[in-house]
Amino acid sequence: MRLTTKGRYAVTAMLDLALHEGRGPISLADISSRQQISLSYLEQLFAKLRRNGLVKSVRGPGGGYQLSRNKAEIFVVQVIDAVNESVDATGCNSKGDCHEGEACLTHHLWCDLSDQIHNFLSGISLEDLVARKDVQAASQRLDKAHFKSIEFERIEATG
Amino acid sequence: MRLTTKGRYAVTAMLDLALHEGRGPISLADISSRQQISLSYLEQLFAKLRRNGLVKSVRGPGGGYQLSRNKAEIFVVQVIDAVNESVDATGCNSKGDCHEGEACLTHHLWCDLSDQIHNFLSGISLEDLVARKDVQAASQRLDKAHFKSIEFERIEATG
DNA sequence: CAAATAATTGACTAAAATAGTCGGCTAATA
DNA sequence: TATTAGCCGACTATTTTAGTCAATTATTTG
Repeated sequence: MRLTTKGRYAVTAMLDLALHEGRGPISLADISSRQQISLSYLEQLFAKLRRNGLVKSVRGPGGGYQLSRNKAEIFVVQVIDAVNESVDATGCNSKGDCHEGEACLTHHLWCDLSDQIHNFLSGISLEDLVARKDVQAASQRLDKAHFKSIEFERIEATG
Repeated sequence: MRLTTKGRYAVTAMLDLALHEGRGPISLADISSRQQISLSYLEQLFAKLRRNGLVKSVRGPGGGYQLSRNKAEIFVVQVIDAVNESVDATGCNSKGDCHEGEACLTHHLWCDLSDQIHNFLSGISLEDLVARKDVQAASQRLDKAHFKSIEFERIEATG
């Protein structure tokens, strides 16, 4: 099992979509500037999220991504799975053939740990995250910074 | 955070020590043949386990490794930590400076997950593992196979 | 229609970590 | 003194991470 920036970026980006829902599609450029994630890397991640049916895309100007279903029905564990970061802590994908076709000494321990992590992350939806005080506070900070940078660009362009 | 064969090997090897306690030091060659872990790789792992005070070594013929304290006082989380596999799921080592010096959108989520995993793994001692039915069953299988391979070697050598 | 926007695709890359190997050395013991 | 077994450092192949870059396709707005 592993949890690196890949999975964290994916969850962060999905949460960004959930927070800005209802205002039409959100472009990756917006997410990139708000969450400080490389645009090209986001493209890679969203290809997987789309293939896994978690988001839908709209092309062309004003386009972007939207959640494919209600934010109460999208769980953190699904987002992490979608970008290939398995939550499985065993070395045999829970098959139990880790030691010459049979379970190794510690197989069940890793199964228990996997269950633990899976249960935790599958109990948290994007809606739950949106409702959290710490998320709302962080979101406000990020939106403010994002707005400033857009203003700056506008002024630069206008002269 | 990551949990790969490194951490799994370390816990498996420590559990092997716990299971064969009381019969003097256990050599890495024994653990290697029982648990099917490369001897050279075990040497690397035990260097770290020793530096972290989890095992003590005895050199020379009949030497090997022993647990440095009672198996009820050694917890899975300590073994994993010792071989540098952190159980921390955040990207900032729980410092909260993940986004321009402040907490990122998902910081608290990863903190909660870290706590979850840490609490689980710090609640399981080597003694707990030794007492498990599934561990005892697997251990018997491994010891039997190990004994066979030793017998085979003896017969080969004797002619 | 043209130009701009934004997703889509695929190939490539640097850096780090994993999962080892190999050889030589040191300490203890039978 | 020969053997055993831990100790140490250097080396390596493979995989993954965390991207970059260029080209293409679809959509929409002026």
